[in-house]
Amino acid sequence: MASLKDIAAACGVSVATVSKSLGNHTDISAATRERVRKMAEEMGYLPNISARYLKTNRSYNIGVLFEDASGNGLTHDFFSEVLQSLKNEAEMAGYDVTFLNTRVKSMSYVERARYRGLDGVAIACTDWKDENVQKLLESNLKIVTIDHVSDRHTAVLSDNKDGISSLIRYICSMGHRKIAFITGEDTRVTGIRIAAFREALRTAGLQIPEEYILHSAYRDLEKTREMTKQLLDLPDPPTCILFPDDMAAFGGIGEIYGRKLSVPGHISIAGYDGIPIARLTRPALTTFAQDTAAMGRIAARCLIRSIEEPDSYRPEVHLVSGQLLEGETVGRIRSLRG
Amino acid sequence: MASLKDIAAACGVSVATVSKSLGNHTDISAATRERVRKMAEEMGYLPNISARYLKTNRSYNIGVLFEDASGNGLTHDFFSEVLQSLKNEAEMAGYDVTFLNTRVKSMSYVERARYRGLDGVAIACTDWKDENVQKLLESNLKIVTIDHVSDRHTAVLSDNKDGISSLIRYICSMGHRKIAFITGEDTRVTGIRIAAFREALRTAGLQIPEEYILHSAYRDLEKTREMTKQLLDLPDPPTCILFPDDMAAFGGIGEIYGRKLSVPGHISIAGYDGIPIARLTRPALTTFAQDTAAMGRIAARCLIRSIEEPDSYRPEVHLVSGQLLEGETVGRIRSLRG
DNA sequence: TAAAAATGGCATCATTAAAAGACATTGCCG
DNA sequence: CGGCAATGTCTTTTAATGATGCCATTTTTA
Repeated sequence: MASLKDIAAACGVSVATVSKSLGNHTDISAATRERVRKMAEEMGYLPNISARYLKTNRSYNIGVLFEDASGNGLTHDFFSEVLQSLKNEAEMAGYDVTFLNTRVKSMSYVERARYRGLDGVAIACTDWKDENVQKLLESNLKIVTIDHVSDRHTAVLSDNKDGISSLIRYICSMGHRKIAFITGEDTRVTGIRIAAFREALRTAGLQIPEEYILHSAYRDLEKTREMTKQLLDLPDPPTCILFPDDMAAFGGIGEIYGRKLSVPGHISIAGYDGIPIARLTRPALTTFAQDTAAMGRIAARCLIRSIEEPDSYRPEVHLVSGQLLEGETVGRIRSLRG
Repeated sequence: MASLKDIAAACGVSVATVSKSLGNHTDISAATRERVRKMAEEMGYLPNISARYLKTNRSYNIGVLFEDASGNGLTHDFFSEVLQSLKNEAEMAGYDVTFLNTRVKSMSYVERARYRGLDGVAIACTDWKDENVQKLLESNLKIVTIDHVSDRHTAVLSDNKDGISSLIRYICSMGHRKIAFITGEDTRVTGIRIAAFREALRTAGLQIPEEYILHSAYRDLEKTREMTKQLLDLPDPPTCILFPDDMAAFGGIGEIYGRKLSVPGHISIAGYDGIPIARLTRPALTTFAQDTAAMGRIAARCLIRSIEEPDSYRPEVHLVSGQLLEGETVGRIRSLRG
């Protein structure tokens, strides 16, 4: 409620002096500065960010686009952890976090971000092929992308190559030779994972038939269940299935249990992400945990740095390493050929 | 980028005329209004909310406090669904949603909300006894609380009494006579649930020993596991356990499986909330689903109504009804006494 | 007395609300 | 029927919101 004007009046100085006293300007005497600060404190002064924005064009507000194709995003175990971490980091730096409005159809994302005066936007978990998102990426807003690489912006993503190869190495070490991979929808990250899958198998000296690589979608239980069905119906089915993510794995598990098969007795499975719940269900899911806390933290820091040091900042690609979570869903099998 | 001033210059009219043309003022000729609107469209005009806020004290921005004691909130299956729905509803009404900053320790929640110029705040999933939260509730900000009743504000909560009694009725119908309840931490909602539990049992003509009611905390797997242990160690253990929520139930399940007991073979369990994952694990959890979509929607609508119609608006308590989800974790047992 | 330090005045950011002004149309009376 | 006031429609002027930063001014110090 109290404004600079009120404090100025109360202290008998000018508004400019108050502004400078509260900011860290050097051209104010220590005595005056202290007097003003004390009075501001006393009167419960809070800066008016809108007024400040008008002059400085800085809102100290960053936007987040967290919405997948199905209109969720928040209910997405993996990304919500990233968002939580991003939010904490941004807030500690004095920024507030606002959802980029996805429901006002008369404005594009770019327009909405400008309208709200966002200092920057973090994008994750969205339909990257959407024209609206594309235009956002092409705009000159400060942007950081999570789990997606674009040319002009800083990208934060987990080390998918290492993740997939760690899983494959582990699965092979358990004696599996027939490993299938149900992938997510066609994205750059998916491409990296498939390439890593092929390479890891090659390294292990395994030949995998093309029928062992099937395309589903992330977090799509139904579609993943369908693909699992296809795999199990093969004349020579795999002994282990890699799923797009932990959530989708539950779809596959449904199909497996539906056939009265057991995990890992009849078939082994592995997920990807390391969502907490997958550690709590029995058998505990074997998966590769992404370091969501680090991803959110790095994304926030980079975005803020690009906002506060626009001249010196250069976009980077951050590969965040994760960790294999050895659960109980990959069983040891005797190799047929020793 | 383009401001009213630019449009005014381009159209050869005054700034005020442009402002009124774009707003729905009646005292502008249709011709002028159209000309101005076309030009605004052409120039890609976007209102500057900060400037608007300065004049009108309306930010079209609402805050959300979604943070539990452990610093999470977003990763909370139940509340993240509520938030998702609240966000959708608010955004459709033209509002943006901003997290109430919980990390800048030099400002209280009230101060931060004022600083950010929030039109209102929705509170859920927080430590209601926290002094900071208390002050927020006592402030004259527009507030709606979710899953918590306070005197001066609109509250949106699920019909806990109906939820618990539905569960008990169902569990009794499956033949159970010895039903235990591990509760969440001591809150008004917990109180309602405990009362409902006692009443439902009384109605069913059952006497339950006090040792069957234990206090844990919501979403606390460890503590809930500990309580489950206590129940199983009783000389006369229950045949069915009601958990504080679905998440906590997994803690209990861990203890049960740890003893090589089966669900529902040896012991039956039920959760509360109806989080999606609980339907995907096997055996599927029997639980009571809260209508999170409705809760978020109602909360957003009420908050916005209280903002837009401050004079006619009166606080209300909304009881949102839920639905029993018959899973597989409550088994049928033969009653000992027929 | 000049230089240095401290403070104040004022324009500015984009918007809106209230009030005033410009202009045309209508009604009424002589 | 002409002229003047009244009414109504449309538009502009002015002021105000709160903070900042440049530049000018005043005060202090060397």
